[in-house]
Formats: sequence, C-alpha cells, structure tokens
Amino acid sequence: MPELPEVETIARGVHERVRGDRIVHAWFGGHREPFKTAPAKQAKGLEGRVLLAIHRTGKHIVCELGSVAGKSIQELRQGRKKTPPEFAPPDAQWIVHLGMTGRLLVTTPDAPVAAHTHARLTLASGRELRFVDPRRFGRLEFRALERVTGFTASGAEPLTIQAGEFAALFRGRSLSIKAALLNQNLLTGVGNIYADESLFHAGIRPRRSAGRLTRAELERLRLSLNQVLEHAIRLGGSSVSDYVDAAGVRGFFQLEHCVYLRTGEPCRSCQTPIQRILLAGRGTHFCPKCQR
DNA sequence: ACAGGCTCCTGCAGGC
DNA sequence: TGCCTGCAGGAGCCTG
Repeated sequence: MPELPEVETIARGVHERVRGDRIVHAWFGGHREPFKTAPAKQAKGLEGRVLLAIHRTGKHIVCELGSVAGKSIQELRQGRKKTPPEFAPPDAQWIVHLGMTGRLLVTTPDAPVAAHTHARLTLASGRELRFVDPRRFGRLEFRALERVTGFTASGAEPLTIQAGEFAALFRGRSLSIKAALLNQNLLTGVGNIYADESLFHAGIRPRRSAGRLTRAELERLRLSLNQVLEHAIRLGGSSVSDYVDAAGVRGFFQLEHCVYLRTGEPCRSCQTPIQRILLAGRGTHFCPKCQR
C-alpha cells in the first residue's frame, strides 16, 4: 500500500514526466467513488490548465495547476530549464490520494487501459496521466484556489519534525504507539509498513502506551522513522500489493523489511521468530526479544 | 474530547 | 479442480 516513500516516489516520477504539460482533456469513470469532487467539476477545472509542479504532502499527491494564457506548450517547456521557471502562480490544485491500491501512471495513449482505471488526463505532449484504483479507497479532489485554500496536511511531516515537537505529539496519550503512528492527525504519511519497521529499529513494542514512552525512546523512534523513510525513498518504496511508480516500475524496500509480513521468520538481529498481533485493527509485526 | 470499532471495496489465499 | 468464504487495510464516520 502506498505510504510516504511510495507517494514521494510517484510524485517525483510524475513531476519529472509531466511538468509543464497542459491538460487538453479529462475523462473520469462513471463510478460514484472515488471522487471527492464531482467528476464533471474536476474535468472542467482540469481541462486547459498546466501542470506546474507535482509534489507530496503526507500521503497526498498535490498537482499544482496554473492557467497560463497566451503561451504555447513549447514555450512552457522551454521554461523548464530556466530558474526560476516563468510560470504564473498556481490557481488550482488536483489532489490525489492513492488509498490502498491506487496508482498514478504516465503512459502513452495507446497503452492498454488497466481494469479499474477511474481517470485519464490527455496531455498536450500526447501522453496520458492515468489514475487506477481497484479497491477504490483512493480519492480525487479539485480545488480552485480563489475559492478555497491550498491543501495542507493535518499532521506533522515525519521527515522534518524536530525532537521537541515529536515528543509533544504523544504526550498524555494513552493509546498504543502503533495506533498513534498511524493517526494522520499526529504524523502524516506513516502507514502500517513504516510504523512496524520504525518501531522495530527503535526497539519499542507496538502495544506500548504512546504517552508512557521515555524521551530517549521517542527520540530513537523519531530517528528510526526518519532513517527508514529516507532509505525506502532511495529504494523507490516497498512493492507489496502491486505498488508501482509513475512509470510502472516496482520498488525494492520490501526486500529490506525486518518485521512487516515476516511472521514466523527469524528476526534479522536475534533469530527470534517475528510475531504478529492485531492492533488498532491492523496486522502488527514485531520481534518479542528486540522490542521492549 | 478522545479512543476504538465499523465500513467501504476488490483481489487473493486457503480450505473443503 | 473449482468454488466459496474470509481477510487485508486508509481514513471517515459513529459510538461509547
């Protein structure tokens, strides 16, 4: 499932491929979901706009859109190498949440259309940006910035949060540290894989009460989380549940997993079999010896 | 206010 | 071999 490293990888890949391209046509599948904004409204907002930049906020992919009147797509593309690029400021956003099984792919128009393709954006360059999501937990939203404010995540960004702020997130909270890590209102972007992996590297049991962790444990957790996420981004994310990046390429971080989906297998550190419990409704994996 | 549980949706694994 | 059941999970919503 896409979490921060997978979403980051996809956002970077899409950015590299379609930045400066203009949306000439938007097609949306007829399903009632996964649309947070009505499909017709999304299509109307997207068509004619230029993809200025694509970036990640938490688990969301944010496409910054601009209405650049009077410029040809060639002129826009030439602007790509100049710094700063001579684009007008964004006046709209297209926000993509991949849910569990969502994919955002840059393809040629003649590429076979996968089952459960819910959106196809035809670009001036001739390519297509497609949103595919079999399980339909993903969400698509269009925001016109003159009407509403730009997208912001409710939780803190785990890659940049500092020690004091991190510790403050969990102070006085009785819920398990695993559930706290999954709460997007506290930290944004952490899902089941990286919650389990970072708790393993920090040597903390998932069931421990978040508010009762020591300052030292919280700092170990913050650093572990940071390292695990950065490492996963370098490897292009974890490919479980068919995850692929913008070009359809799988990631490699699943090969580095120490606990996630390794139930019964020996701990990479002490050989104790990895245990699996249900916590906050999620499969939770840990080493009973290394994690206290 | 906050924590925990239920729900959506489909593909896949496992059992008979 | 084939069918069918059950399970997985992000996040919004509901309940206690």
